[in-house]
Amino acid sequence: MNKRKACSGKMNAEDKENWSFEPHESTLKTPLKQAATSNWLLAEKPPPASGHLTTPPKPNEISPGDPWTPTANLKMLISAASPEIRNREQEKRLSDSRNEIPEDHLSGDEYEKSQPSRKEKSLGLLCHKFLARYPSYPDISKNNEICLDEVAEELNVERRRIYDIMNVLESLHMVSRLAKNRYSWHGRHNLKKTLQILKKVAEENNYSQQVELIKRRQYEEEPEGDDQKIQLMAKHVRPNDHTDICFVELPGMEFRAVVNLEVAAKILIGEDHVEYLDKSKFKTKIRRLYDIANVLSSLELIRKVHVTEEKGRKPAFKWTGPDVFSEILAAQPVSTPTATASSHPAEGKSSKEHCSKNLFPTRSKQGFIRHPSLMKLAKGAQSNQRKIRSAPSSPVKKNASQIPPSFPSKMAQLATICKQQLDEQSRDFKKRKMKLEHSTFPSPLGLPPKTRLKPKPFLLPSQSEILPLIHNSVPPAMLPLHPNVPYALYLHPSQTQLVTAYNPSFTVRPVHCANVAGSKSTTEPSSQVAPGKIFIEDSGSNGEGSASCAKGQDLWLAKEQEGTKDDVVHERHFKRRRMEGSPMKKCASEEAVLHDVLLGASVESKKSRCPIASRLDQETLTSSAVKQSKSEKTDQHLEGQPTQQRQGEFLEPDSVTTVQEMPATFAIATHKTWFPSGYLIPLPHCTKLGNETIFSNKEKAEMCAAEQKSYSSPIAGGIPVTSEFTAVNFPAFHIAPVNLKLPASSVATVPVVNGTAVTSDQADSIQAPSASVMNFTLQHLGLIPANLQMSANQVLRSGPVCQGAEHVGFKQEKAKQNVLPPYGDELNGKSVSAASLQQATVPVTSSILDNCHDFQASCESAVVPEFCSSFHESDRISQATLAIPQREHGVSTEDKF
DNA sequence: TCATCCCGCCAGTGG
DNA sequence: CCACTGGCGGGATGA
Repeated sequence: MNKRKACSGKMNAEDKENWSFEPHESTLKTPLKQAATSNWLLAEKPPPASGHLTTPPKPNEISPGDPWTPTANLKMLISAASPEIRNREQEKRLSDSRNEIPEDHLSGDEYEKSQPSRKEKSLGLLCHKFLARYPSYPDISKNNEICLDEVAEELNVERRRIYDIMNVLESLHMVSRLAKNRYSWHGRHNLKKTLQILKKVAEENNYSQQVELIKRRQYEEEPEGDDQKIQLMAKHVRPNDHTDICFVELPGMEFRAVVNLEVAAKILIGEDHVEYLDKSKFKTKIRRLYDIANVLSSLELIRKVHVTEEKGRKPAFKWTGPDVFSEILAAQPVSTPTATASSHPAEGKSSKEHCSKNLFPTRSKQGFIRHPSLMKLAKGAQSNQRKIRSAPSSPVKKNASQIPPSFPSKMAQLATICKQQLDEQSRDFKKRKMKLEHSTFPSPLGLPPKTRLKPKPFLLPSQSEILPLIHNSVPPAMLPLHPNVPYALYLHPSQTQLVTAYNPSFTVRPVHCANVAGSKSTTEPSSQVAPGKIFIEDSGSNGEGSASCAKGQDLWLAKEQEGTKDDVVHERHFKRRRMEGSPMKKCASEEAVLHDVLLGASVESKKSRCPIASRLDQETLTSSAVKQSKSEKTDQHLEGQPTQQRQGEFLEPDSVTTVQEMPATFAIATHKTWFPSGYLIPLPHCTKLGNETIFSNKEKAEMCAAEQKSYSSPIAGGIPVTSEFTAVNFPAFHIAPVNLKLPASSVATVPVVNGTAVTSDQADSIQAPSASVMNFTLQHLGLIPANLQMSANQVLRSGPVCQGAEHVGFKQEKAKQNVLPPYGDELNGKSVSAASLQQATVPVTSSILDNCHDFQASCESAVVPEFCSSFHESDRISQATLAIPQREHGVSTEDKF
């Protein structure tokens, strides 16, 4: 059949089978399209009359010109599917015309030429043929059995190739294995749910973060100068098919739009070890990804695009499948393995389970082995999930309607507690506060003192207690964080001095707005919104790590003066930092920041065992936040509820800011306007995984030393982080590339337990309310679906539940209403269609069966997961294409199909 | 030259 | 035991 075969003379059973065109012994059992009587026309061949077995006609044997032959229909279908296939068909026709000559009469060369071209034998085309045989939505009551042998024979391919397709389809639950050599066809009945589940899995495994991380690293490794890099940052996909592809300019989305196979392979293998792996291994992985990608392309779940980069034109894939984001919220949480996307009776086991099984090397059978570094992430997620599952009475939140009624009361009680402390401590602060308010620092955003930062005295690290310091009228957004973990807080520049005044140990660093360039938002009413960010780090616990950050303030000041409007300044700032030879130079790179936006700090932070890394990530987050804030201004509310409006609902005249008073302190100073806030990031938490950093060895050593000093990383062999918070799968803490959207009046306080000394009671007292607040916060952060509630047990496995204040309930309600996550707002602001989001490209996976899940999941995760929450009407919205004017330069992308 | 991916070997699995 | 399954990598093909 092919050269190799012809030359080697090898011919195995399959070969013989393929060579044979003898009538099949059995009646064709393969279900053909049932939707309409004409469905079978789409199949490779019509259903044979019962009892009349016919030799499966070779495609070439059927006149290509007959519009009513199955082959012709298939060709029409395929041709309509894509230009490339059309081209293939054209080539095929040429081949067909050659094939009209009996092969027996062909010479050697002619025989060679008569053979179908490589393209004609591609897996993608084969998959098209295969899919054309079956209805997308078969009657599940019927016996939709697929016999691989028959299919292989009918399609004139080796059974091995059918396996390639079936494996992918099986992972999508489009088919299920009935028995050896037999599958059951389910069509797309379960596809959407499966995708949702896979998306969930992707989220759990932080694929999106990994993608971002790898991309970022790839980018950083490029030798281009700053200017070039900046230019590259503006690159984006511009598919030629503008009707269904929209580049989404969102924080972190710039480079997310297309994920190439290299990135996917690195994720699958584990980027850390890629360099150590045999290149052939990598190549193999890529090959598998091609296989999967071809099948998924045939399923129209992904689309191949080409992105022109500095290194040339690179292929990549973007998600073009159904929008599952709006429905992902209803998907079963991971903690419920019993949840299944399978609606088909044939699928007895949980899809989720199935996905998980294939995602994680738990099955006895040797499957695709996740790279150790990846396993860390995966196991971490698993562990968290396990804990959540194991939690007694872990309620499963499926939708907003199931929000535990106790939530408001919890919040209220917490708020009450906070209020009490606030009242007490505010007195002590009064003097200092007043002093600060009249300091050289201008009033934050020109707001009346009433609305300014209302800090509270920081407690010493030894003071292990909850410090829910919030204004009486404002529910706190509390994030349970590890006590021993240094936290990063992003504040408005005008608040930094205030903060540092409270605690000299805090390290304040400027965080430039990475996304300023190319994302000007001149119409922004609130230009004061985060022109720059100040990173406050508890140097007390990480003194070493702050050194490189000291330079920041002056820079920030400059930034503050120039505002966000000045891209040049931004770039200058960026360059300056780089030129300073800071150990953070890499992290500080503009692209790094951009890349981190959606990715969040998670992966990178995990890899980098130092606060600096986290800091950088936070910078990214801040950048994201800045961008986010900008987008908010132009929020066009896909949900019909303008962000501004929603925001306004949160605004309270007597907004007051509180300051977290903790060893690992952070607080969100607020002002009477919306601003990207609330990046409460437990730095050490990010260092649990990985050991690769972008820092020098010396820096690593220092950082590690600092880290161990402040806390112990389980991986480092130290005392495991005791906080139960870390047991919860909250990549949010790493990522948080979001605009917290806290009202100006809102305050983010973080209960911090003092290290291992925290007693269970203490923990409970902290965690219980925190769980509620965390839900709220996470929802705002877009890190969990707005309608998804994690119980205290789930989140914290704690007991006591706070009861109390009503305004918390209001907040929660708002949280529920504001299903639009930060990205959604960004989305709105950019008038981005859901479709474009969906089409943000995908990482591809390998190992056809197992890794198809990865692929799928990655595809899903390629888009900010929480985008989904923004598109309840995604199906409709996704069809709308809204042009995104910005970033039309730099990269040209063309669809392969 | 490189991206793409066909092809089939072969080891593991399971009836 | 043997067919099925699918991981894997050589190397052909096309741009």
